[in-house]
Amino acid sequence: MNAVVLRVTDRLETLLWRRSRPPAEDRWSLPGGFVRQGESLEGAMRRHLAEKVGVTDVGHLEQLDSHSADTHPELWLLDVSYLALIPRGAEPHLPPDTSWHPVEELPTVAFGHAGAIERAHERLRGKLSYSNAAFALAPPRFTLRELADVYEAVLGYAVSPTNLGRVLGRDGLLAPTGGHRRAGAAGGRPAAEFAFTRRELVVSRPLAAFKPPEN
Amino acid sequence: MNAVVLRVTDRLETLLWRRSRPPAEDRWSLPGGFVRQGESLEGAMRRHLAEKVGVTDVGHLEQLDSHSADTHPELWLLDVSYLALIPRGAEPHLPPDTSWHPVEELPTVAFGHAGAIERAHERLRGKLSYSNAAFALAPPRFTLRELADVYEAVLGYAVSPTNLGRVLGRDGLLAPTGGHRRAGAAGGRPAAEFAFTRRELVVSRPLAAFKPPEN
DNA sequence: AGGGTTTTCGCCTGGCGGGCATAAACTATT
DNA sequence: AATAGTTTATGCCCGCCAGGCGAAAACCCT
Repeated sequence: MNAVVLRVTDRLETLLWRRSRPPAEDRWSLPGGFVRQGESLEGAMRRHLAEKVGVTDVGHLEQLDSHSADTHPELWLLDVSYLALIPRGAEPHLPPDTSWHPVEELPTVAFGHAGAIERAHERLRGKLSYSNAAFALAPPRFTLRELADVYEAVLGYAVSPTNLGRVLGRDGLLAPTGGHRRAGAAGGRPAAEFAFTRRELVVSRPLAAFKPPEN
Repeated sequence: MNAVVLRVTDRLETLLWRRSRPPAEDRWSLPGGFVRQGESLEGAMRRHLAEKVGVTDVGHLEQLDSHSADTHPELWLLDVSYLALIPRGAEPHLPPDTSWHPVEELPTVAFGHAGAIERAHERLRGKLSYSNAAFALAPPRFTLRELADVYEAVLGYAVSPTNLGRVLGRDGLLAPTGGHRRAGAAGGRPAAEFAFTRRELVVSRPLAAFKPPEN
């Protein structure tokens, strides 16, 4: 099993480690490991993230897909991929062979894991559009501009903070905390602070074609 | 591995078989089996559907999730669940121990498979709202009324054929064939015949919050 | 020919996404 | 203290779309 671990700083980044053992020695790959007998899949994934790359603050963890893999030369086994979202501000102290890489300029990764990263990015883009998935990438409290920056890093195009706040606010997913930020060095009106109301995934528009009856 | 096989007649139905061997002998469960060494997961799923329950005309096949399972008393293994959609009109000839059951009145199923059926139904409901997933449940050609019946069977509430045709038509997912149906025994205006333009899954509204720039 | 039935077309309305201009609030400079 | 520059917030407006409703169209049966 392995995980596409994503976080947002200035760019969208994913966690890679350099393998120290065969197969694919000295090459980059997704962090992961094996499942122990009797262990649940999600439990095993959290164990690997904590033990091997020091990641304990996981905002959201979700299974991507499973497929038969031939990553090990003499072994046939099943490979389960996960998507893990790390909130901004959580700075895990990584082991020396592990580092963040912007998803737009990835090094060559082993085992065809580049495809898994691509699919994870695609899935995240979709989820941002119809859910509150950003709660797992944003810090606990933030301004609308900071939240829009998170969206822009994932989606790849400009997002209006005004509209973002209105849409998420109308769906009841976002609420002001009442606090304000001090203005930056360049001045400007202080920004209001916001926070997500729920920290689980909520699909905001289950209906696109037709609404269920009102009662 | 196992599959939640869904089709629509008057109701939404799923395929169950009565197990002839331990474990859970003589109880209902989802059809499935084991994966062979070197086999792809999707290939194995199609093989089981064809060989064991005679289902070859699969409109859409999609992985639901994997989890560690203790279905077999002395064995620890991984269980992969699939969702399979069968188009209306395809009438597979089932083996004697296999039959369709309306999802609203299921018998007791073994291995906790009732939860998998529930999750599959939920997922299908969502997909109908923001994709052309109905192409895998509807017959090749149909009237708007017949298509609305498919939606109603899955969603559980009334759907307007007029609005359905307008929405899917605007997204370019639906097109009239030019043909017409003869009126029913009770008379009425003959209905125009429609067909889906694409037979792969297309997500019709990737953006709910903000649209990408126009160029 | 006429009544009953089903589909189709057209109109209308409320709501929402999204752009834009203006106001508000702050910093730095003179 | 006044002004310029910068950033955020608010309000207004427009266009599009989902969805409801009524009227017309097209067919069956008596």
